[in-house]
This record gives sequence, C-alpha cells and structure tokens, in this order.
Amino acid sequence: MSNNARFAEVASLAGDPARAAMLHALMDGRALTASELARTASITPQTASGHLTRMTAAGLLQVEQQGRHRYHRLATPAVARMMESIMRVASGMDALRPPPVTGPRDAALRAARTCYDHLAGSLGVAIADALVTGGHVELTHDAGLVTDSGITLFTQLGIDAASLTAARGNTRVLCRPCLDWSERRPHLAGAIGAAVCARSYEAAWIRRVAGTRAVEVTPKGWRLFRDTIGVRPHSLRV
Amino acid sequence: MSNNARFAEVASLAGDPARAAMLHALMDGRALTASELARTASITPQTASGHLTRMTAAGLLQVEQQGRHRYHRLATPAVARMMESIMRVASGMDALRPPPVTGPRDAALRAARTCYDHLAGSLGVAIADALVTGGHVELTHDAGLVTDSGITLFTQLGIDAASLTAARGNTRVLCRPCLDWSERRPHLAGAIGAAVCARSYEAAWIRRVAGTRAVEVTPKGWRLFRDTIGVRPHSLRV
DNA sequence: GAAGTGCTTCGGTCCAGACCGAAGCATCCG
DNA sequence: CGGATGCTTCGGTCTGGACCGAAGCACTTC
Repeated sequence: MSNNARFAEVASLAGDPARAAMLHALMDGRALTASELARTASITPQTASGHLTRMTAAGLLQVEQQGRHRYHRLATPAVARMMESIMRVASGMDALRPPPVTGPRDAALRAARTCYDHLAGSLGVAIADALVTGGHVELTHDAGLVTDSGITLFTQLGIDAASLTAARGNTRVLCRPCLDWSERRPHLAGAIGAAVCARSYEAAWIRRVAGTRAVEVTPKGWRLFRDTIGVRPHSLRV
Repeated sequence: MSNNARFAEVASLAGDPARAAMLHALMDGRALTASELARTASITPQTASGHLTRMTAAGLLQVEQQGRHRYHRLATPAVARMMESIMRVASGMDALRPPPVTGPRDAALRAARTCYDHLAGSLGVAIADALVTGGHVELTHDAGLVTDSGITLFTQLGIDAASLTAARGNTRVLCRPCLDWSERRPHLAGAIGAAVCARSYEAAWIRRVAGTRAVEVTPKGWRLFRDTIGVRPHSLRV
C-alpha cells in the first residue's frame, strides 16, 4: 500500500464519529473493553467490533485478551499525539473565530483532565504557569527545559527529575510543551509531564472522575499545588 | 457542532485519498492553484474544487485570489503538524512491523525533503546528528536546546539564533525535534529548524525539485554542510 | 452439561459523499 | 468585442462503508 493510501486510511479511521468517540475514550491511556467502548460511542457491540478490528489492524489500537473480555488501548503514544494534533486543528485555535460555546458537560473536562499521560485543562496550564513563574521550567511553544531549581522542586515532590535527562549524553532535562485545546496555552508534557501526572495519582493529589478523562483535585492536592508548586487558585477556572 | 463532530470532520477531511494527496502537495508550505492540486490528486477540476471548498471552510486551508487563479495553502502550521503526526502513525514507526518496501519514486523524498518549514529526510537527520555530535544542539525525543557553541555556529551561518529565544523571558534557545517518518529518527524543527531551512534556500545550499517536496543539495551546499556543520557524507543515503 | 456473558461473523439495508459531464461565471488577452 | 483559461455550481450515478438483527463462537459460572 502506498504511503498516501496508508495515510488516508489512518486519517479516515479517526474520521468517523463513532470511532472518534472510542479513540477519545481511550485518550487517558487506560484499556477499555469492547462493550464499554460501544456504549460510549452509542453503537451496538457488533458495529463496535468491526471498528475495533479495523483500528487494531491499522495499528491504532492494541488489544489484550483477558478471559472473555478484550481490552483495547491506544497502540502507542504516537497515536495519542496524533489525536491531540487533530483536536488542535479542530478546535480552530489559530483561527480568528471566537472560542466555541461550551456546554456544562464540558466543564469538568476543561477544568482538569488527562491528556494520555499528562495533565491538561485549566489545572495543567496553571501548573505549567506556576512552574514558569517560579523559575522551575522554561517553556516556549517549541520546547521546554527544567532548571536547576526545578530539579530540586521535583525531587522534593518525589519525582526523580534528574534521571529523566535521557539519551545521547544530554545534561539538561528537557520537556515537551503541549498546546491545550481548551485553554489555548501550553501545558507540561513529555517525560516530566508524565512523571508529574503519575506521581499525582500515586500520592492521591488527583483522582479520576468515573467514565471520563476528567480528574478532580483532592484537598491534599489543592494544598500541595498551592503551597509547594505555587499554583494561584484564581488562575483556575473550576 | 460538538467537539467530537468537529474532530471527526477534520480527520475525515484528511482521510480521503484525493484530499490527502492535495494536502501532501501543500506540505512544503507553498501555495498552489486549484488545477495544480487537481492534477497531483488525479481528479477533475470540478471534483477538486469541491474538496478545496470543504477544506477551506473547515479551516485546513487558506485561499488567496490572484487574478483568475486561486492559490491554496495550509491554513496554519498546526495543520502541517497534524499531517506529520498522522504520517508518523501511518508509517507504523513504533510497530514491530518491518519498514515498508519503498519504490524508487520515493528515493528523492527519502534523501531530502521539506517538512512544511524545515528540512527532513536523510539530509535533515544527518544535519541534526552532526549538530548533536558537534555539541551544538542537545536533542531528546521531547525537546531540543541550542548550546552556546551552537549559537556561534548558527551566527556564522547567517542565522541570528540568539534572537529566537522567544517569549516569557527565556534565556535559552529551545527547539523542537520532529520524528522523521522515513528515517525514524529526530530532525531539527521549530523556529531554529525553520531558520536553517529558510537560510539554506536563500544561500542556495539547497533547491526545490520541481513538483515535489523533495529538495536537492547544491555543490556549494554539500561543501558547507560537510565543512561547517560537520555532516558526514556516509551518513547520507542518497 | 447448561445457562449466561462478551465478542465476532454473516447478511442485508441504506445513505453519505466521491466522482464526472455539462453548463455558468469570472478574469485575462488579443 | 470574442475567445481562451481557471474555477465553480448543478445534476445525476454509483460505490464504500456504517449500521443493525440474527446467529455463532469462546469463556466462565453454577
């Protein structure tokens, strides 16, 4: 199959509303069963099965059999990044068009959600802002860098930032900015973003809201984000 | 229209072979006429016209009337990034599957091409490698950083790297790595990548190959890439 | 073994949309 | 002005694929 045909196949797989809904449901990195996915997409199991088979064959999904359940997850982080980049175009971020009217159903998602493996939404942006303001991270739309003071802070949070220098003799801890489709400003992604998110679950600073990508911040989490990271409450729209 | 519907619309626009071909033809950042795009997609002008209207309405393309020609270009860099990220998934980079067999028609593209606003392919990767080896750039899969020696080198090449520090009181010049779908390794993107590419055209180190995204390196360019940047010829597959 | 649950395969319906021919507007040129 | 060129709109055909009901298969539980 030619490059162009493979490209079109992948894009068109993401381009069906039912499949898009299923892919979105998987954007938090968890693995869901076929029936759960069918429900979120509001289609019958047999229709969902067809979709899932095609997406797995094309390399978008990975499936794992467990008893009589089949758990589906995004095959690679690259798929999550692709979803993000499509969302960004779809949200018309760069257009002059006014921001879309948002229903109340989106509120929780806009406040705080996961973006595959890191935090996004108002919370994600506020954390990134606080880190920049505190001089712990330098961030452009292209890339990001953890400063020495940042390494200290992350260590204090229980994240071994220094070990994330990664590959090819780098001395600096770099991180990836990810443009937030709801906030239209960058938040922290990459290895550091993933580590912050993982640690936040582990230490119970945040917890999942059942059935969505939204997360909620625990009282303990509020204190920590405010006192240790320096998140300004008024910068959050919750 | 709901978020999910807008997402699906954008993805499905990219998911038609004819439209995908047109979008690919625009990936070098130039603006092409409707008939040129119709030809590259092997469809009639009236069919192309419909496609172009839809893509423009959805914010994927921007159109500029000039006499009786209508020039179409990608609306924003975000669209180009979206295309890249879909290509990456489509190329199955992360899968264990062996690299796809490539026809001779791809050879020029694989050797050197533009990726919207920067250099990619074997050439792009070789330049990135040389910069890393020379200690001019630090690069992970997440982000990149131009070192002091890099700033000196870029200045010497006629690129004012220091002015690219960008926004929010950053002191460091950061850059974005972009995973190459043909080489499966990162090359230099972001502001620095774009500046290198633009300067390369300006100084005639490279030139476009008519009708494709492929570029060819001029003799002058070979010398410069080898002697000044330190590109090792054997690392290029041309 | 029998019954229940999760998932897939098969068969058939139905519709969105990709496509082209023909015709209609613009714009440019002689 | 008249003819050529670039692009769009209109009308009609046709196919891919999304969808569901029914049936079949796999696994689990009683």
